[in-house]
Amino acid sequence: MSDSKKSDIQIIQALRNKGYKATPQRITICRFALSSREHPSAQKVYSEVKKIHSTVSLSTVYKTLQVLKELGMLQELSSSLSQTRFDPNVKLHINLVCLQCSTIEDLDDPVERELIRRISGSAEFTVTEHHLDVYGVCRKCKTKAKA
Amino acid sequence: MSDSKKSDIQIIQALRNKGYKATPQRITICRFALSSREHPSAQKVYSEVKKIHSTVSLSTVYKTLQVLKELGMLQELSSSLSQTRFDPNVKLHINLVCLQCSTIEDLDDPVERELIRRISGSAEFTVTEHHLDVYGVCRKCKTKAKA
DNA sequence: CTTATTGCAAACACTTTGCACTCTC
DNA sequence: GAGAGTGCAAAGTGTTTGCAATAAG
Repeated sequence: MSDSKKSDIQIIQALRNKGYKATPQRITICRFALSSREHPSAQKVYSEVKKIHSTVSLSTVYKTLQVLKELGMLQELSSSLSQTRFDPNVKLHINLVCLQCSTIEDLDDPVERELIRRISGSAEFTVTEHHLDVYGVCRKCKTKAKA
Repeated sequence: MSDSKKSDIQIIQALRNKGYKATPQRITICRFALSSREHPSAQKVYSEVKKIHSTVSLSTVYKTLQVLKELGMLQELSSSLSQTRFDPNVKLHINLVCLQCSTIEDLDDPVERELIRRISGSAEFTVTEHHLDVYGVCRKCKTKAKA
């Protein structure tokens, strides 16, 4: 089980390991960003964290999300939605982006692995990261549309 | 051969078919955007078109690129690069994005089709479009790095 | 006590919009 | 000649940066 849910202690250690200080703001931001499954935007993280830490600034949120990316604990998704979204699932996976409600769902498919393996195999291009973003309408919105 | 290279006459017809006027600016923009294989940004299209049509504005370029998207003649790529890039190849394909030189290359792979077919098959999500963006270092930059 | 971090405001880059003038059809 | 399109400048986004005050180690 490589659960992405991290305890505060794990978060603090991960930060300190790389020489980052474990400030209360950072811990709160990390706690939310690393446990959320809704692929939050920076704004979303900000408004959630603000509930707990009313003085936190958006710029601290942006900076902390960059730190988490650097630590490899967060993936940045540049979808065609206006805002960048963040995903604590850093494993190989597909993002299902609903164009109606902006929900992003994760999906696993072994074929994807095969695909990337093949691209990496052809010595023409060295793959460092990749995103498979699929756009459409999710089940919820489809059901809603019928009504 | 469904060549993406369009003649001026084809461009004019496509525009008029949908009620758009075929202005010289538009034709010049289309001519470049639809034949370029370098996945140009709006800025790039602008500076190329400016060579021919010195008074063209960036806003006209943006508007025309939207029209071309609407006509299904152009695909918008929201990569993690700062600027949106446009691709006249609207068929199913993979984008190889070089993080060093910002070059984007198209790649075809039948596995991709299978992948999308499978996602569409599971009635959970209705796929309308998708992008498979692979990031890394292209052959050119790799060779350069060795030197 | 040193140094990183915070939070604010200001700067940024890309894209979109409002509007008077112009050109297509 | 009617209405869409142009080009300008101005507004809008989301994100980043500079810096004095603050807090972590």
